Amino acid sequence: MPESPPPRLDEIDVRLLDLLQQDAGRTLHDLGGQVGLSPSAVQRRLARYRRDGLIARQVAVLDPHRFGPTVLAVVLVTLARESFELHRAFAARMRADPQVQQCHRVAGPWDYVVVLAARSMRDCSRLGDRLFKADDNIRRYETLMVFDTVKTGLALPLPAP
Amino acid sequence: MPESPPPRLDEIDVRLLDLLQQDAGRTLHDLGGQVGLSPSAVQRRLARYRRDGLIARQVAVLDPHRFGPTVLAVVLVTLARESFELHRAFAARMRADPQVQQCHRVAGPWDYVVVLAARSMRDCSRLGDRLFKADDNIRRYETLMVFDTVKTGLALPLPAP
DNA sequence: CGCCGCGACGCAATAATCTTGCATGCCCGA
DNA sequence: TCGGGCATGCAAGATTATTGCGTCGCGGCG
Repeated sequence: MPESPPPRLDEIDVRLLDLLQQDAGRTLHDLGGQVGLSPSAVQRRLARYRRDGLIARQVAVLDPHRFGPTVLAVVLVTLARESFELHRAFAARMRADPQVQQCHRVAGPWDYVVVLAARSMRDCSRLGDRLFKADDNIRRYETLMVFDTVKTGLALPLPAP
Repeated sequence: MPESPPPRLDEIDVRLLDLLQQDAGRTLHDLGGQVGLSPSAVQRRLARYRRDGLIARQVAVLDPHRFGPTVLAVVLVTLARESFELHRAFAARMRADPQVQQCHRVAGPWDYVVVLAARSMRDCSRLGDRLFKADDNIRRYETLMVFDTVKTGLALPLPAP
């Protein structure tokens, strides 16, 4: 797997990427105004970011509370056995389920941290049953119901140039 | 606070919103092709989503691995005292720090689940010190270093229409 | 010291996309 | 059956994105 080196980023690149992490809906004209470049110069930089894979994708973030009740939960999971194949199967199931927002394999006694989105407490409970209780390779899981989301996002802190 | 009722969504709305959650960079023409509408009809629906606040924002998601080493951590936090004011102060600090990706207040023995993004293990350690050790209202915190991100995103499962 | 060659830029022309006015068709209630 | 409200498609117009071209600044090298 050819791991290309991190491309050089000047200060303008960092500012542009930060702006795009906050709001990717701006026009090239706006972005240019913020960083002091012409729209076409901005456009060429953006094309480079996409070509180099710096920008993985561009998504719309929905407001959970506008879709009726929504409950989130953070689930800590420990598998019963550690085989490579069982990990793969678990990961595949997490990836496949649209109610799984995030899934990270972590160090320590817990193997995975999973973030779930459900329509109701009952839905959440059934989801947990389906994802974790039905899997006989799961030793234990603990569900931390989310009362309140203080902050959410996927923004990365960028290295200073 | 006027909590407006969830707007009616037909099947086309759900399909559009799902498409936008996956990739908000498509043209109205493309989206229309996927759902069988003209670009202008799609545009009017999108305008409605934005007006109703269904779409909170539109962001670029960067690929962490293209920016040199990046380490993520999930931190479980319990405050020492429960005063409303102390919770507010903690939440404000989480919101203000760009290295805090997500912060949820949860039920159970832990008060918060926090997701951190850092440039190195050392950076992560210092970040933890700064955010949690320096705060004398934090009783205890536990850091779960992320080995591998199986899935990430903020997509909501939409209710069937 | 001077001469390229590369890369990034701004400007302007072109292409693509978004936005909006308007007329039509559908559904529902009177 | 007759409107009224609403969503649609189409097409014109406005905005935005893309690209060709000439210029500039910065090394590397003769």
